[in-house]
Amino acid sequence: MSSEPSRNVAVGEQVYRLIHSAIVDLTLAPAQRISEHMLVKEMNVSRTPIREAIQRLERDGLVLVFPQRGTFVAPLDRQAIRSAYVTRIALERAVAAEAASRRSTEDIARLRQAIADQREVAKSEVYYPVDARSGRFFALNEGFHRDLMEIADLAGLGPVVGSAKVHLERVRVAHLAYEDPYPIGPLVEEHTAIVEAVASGDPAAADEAMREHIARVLPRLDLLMTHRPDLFELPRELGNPVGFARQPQTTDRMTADK
Amino acid sequence: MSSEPSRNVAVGEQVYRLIHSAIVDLTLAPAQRISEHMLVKEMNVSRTPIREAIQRLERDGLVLVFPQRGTFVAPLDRQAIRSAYVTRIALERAVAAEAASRRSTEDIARLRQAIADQREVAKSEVYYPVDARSGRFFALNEGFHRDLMEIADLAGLGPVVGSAKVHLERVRVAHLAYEDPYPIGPLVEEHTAIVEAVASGDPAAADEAMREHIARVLPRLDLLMTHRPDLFELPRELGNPVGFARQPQTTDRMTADK
DNA sequence: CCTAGGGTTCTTGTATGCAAGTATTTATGT
DNA sequence: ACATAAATACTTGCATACAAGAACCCTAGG
Repeated sequence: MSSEPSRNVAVGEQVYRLIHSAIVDLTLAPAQRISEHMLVKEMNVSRTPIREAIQRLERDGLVLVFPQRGTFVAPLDRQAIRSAYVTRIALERAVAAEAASRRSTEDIARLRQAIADQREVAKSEVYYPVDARSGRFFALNEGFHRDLMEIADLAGLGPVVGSAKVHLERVRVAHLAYEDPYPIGPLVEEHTAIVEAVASGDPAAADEAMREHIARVLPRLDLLMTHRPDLFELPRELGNPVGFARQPQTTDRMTADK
Repeated sequence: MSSEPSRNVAVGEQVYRLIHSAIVDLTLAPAQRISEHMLVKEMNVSRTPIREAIQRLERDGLVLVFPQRGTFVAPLDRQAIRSAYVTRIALERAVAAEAASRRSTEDIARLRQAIADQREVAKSEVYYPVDARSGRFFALNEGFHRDLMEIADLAGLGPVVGSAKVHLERVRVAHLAYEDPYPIGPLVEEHTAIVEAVASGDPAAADEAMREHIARVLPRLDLLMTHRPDLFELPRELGNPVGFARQPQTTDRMTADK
C-alpha cells in the first residue's frame, strides 16, 4: 500500500484482512465477481499480496477461483454452512469440557470477571448491531471464547474454529437484515452457565452448557434460503474450482531431477 | 516444473504435495532449515509456486516462516499435537453420530463392503509399514473415514480433519522407528463396531465407538518427547513466526485510496 | 435473421528482478 | 588476542513482465 506503509504488519496480511471482513459482513456480495486487477487498482498494491490473500480466502471457502476464468466471492453454501456448524459445536464443546478439567482458581476469577464485563456492556448494548461485527459486546464475546481455549490449553483451535465461524457469521449478517434485532441478554446468561460448569470442574456439564449455547445461535438457514436464494447461487454454471481436493495423501517422494 | 509439465494439476499444487508429504513422513526433518532458493534449485520451478506452497504449509503448521531470517520445518509441538488430537476426536465423533442419523440402506451396504475389504487386506498386511503412509490398508482406512463423512453429508470436514491428522501422523511416523510394528487387525474390529452402530441408527453408540477408536490410535507422545527431544526444538531461539495470529476479527473497511 | 469464425480483451498462472532486513564473516584498530 | 565495525552473502516480501487459456464481441457469410 503506497499510502501509510503501516509497517509491522505485512501488506499481504492487511489485504487479506480487508477482503476477509468485506466478505464476512457482506460488503462484497456472494457470487460477486472479483479480479486481481480490480483489487490492484482499488488497493494500490501489486498482484503478489493480492494473490496471496485470495489463495488464503479460497482455502477459507470464502472465494472460488476458476483458473483463467475468474474469481468470485463464494456464494452461501448449505453444505459448507452445515459443516461449519458441526465443526464449531464439536470443538467448542470439547474446549468447554477440557477447560472444566484444567481450570485453576485464577482462571475461574478471570471468567467471572469476563461475565461481569459482559453484563455491564449488555446494559447499554441491548441488541446486536446490524453489521453484527462491531460493538463492544462482539469483542467481549470473541474474547470469552478465546479465554476458554486458553484455559483448556487449546489455543491452537482458534484458527480452526475461526475459519468455521465466518461461514456462520455470514448467515447471521444476512439474517439481521430480515429479522428482529438479536438480544444479547440471554447470551450472557448462557455464558454464565458455562462459566459455572467450568468452575465446578464438571466437564460433562460444561459440554452440555456449551452445546445449548451454540445451538441457540444457529441461524435459521432455511428461512434465509427461501428469502434470498440469490445468495446461494453462482451466476453461471462453471466447472469445479481448483481448490477443493486439498490435504493430499500423496505417496510421491522428493525427486530432484536436475 | 520444466520436465513433465503434467498439465491438469497446477505446479504450485504439485510442489505443495511434494513438500507436504516429505514433512509428514519426516523425510524433511523437524527444525530443518529450508529456503526458497534451495527448493527452486531442487525442483526446477520458479519461486512463485514455491512461495505459494510454503504459505499453505505455514497455515498447516508444518513450516515456520521468519521473515528475512529463514524458513524451517516446524518442530513437533506438544500444544499443536494436543489441539490436533482434540480436533480429530471431536470431529470424527460428530461425523459418526451424524452418519448414524442419516444412513440409508445403501450406505450400510457400502460400509459393510469396506469392512470386508479391510478384512481381506488385513490378512496379508498384518502390520503398518514403517513409513506408515503407504500400503493398501492405509488407503482403505482413509477411504473408510471419508465414506463416513459423505454419509454424514459432512464432506466439508475433510480438509479440517486432514490438516489435524498430519500432526498426529508425524508423531506416529516418528514412533514407528522406536516401537514394535503396529498391528492393524484390531483397527478392523473397531471399524466394525463403528459400522454396526451406524447401521443400527444409534448416534450415541456411533459417537462412543468412534471415540474409543480414535483414542486408541493416540501415539504415546511423552515417550517420544523423552526419546527424541531434538524433534521438538527449534535450533535457535527466534521470535515469533509471522503466521500465527490468523483469522482476524478486524473492523477495517474497504478503503480505496486512489 | 442466424450461424460460424477470428480477433481482441480479459482472466489467472508462472518467472524474474528489485528492495529491505538479518546473520555471518572479515577486516581493523586497540 | 580480543572487541568492534564495516562489508558481504544470505533471507523473504513486493512489484512487474510474460505466457497460456477462456470468454466476449464483432464481422462475414449463409
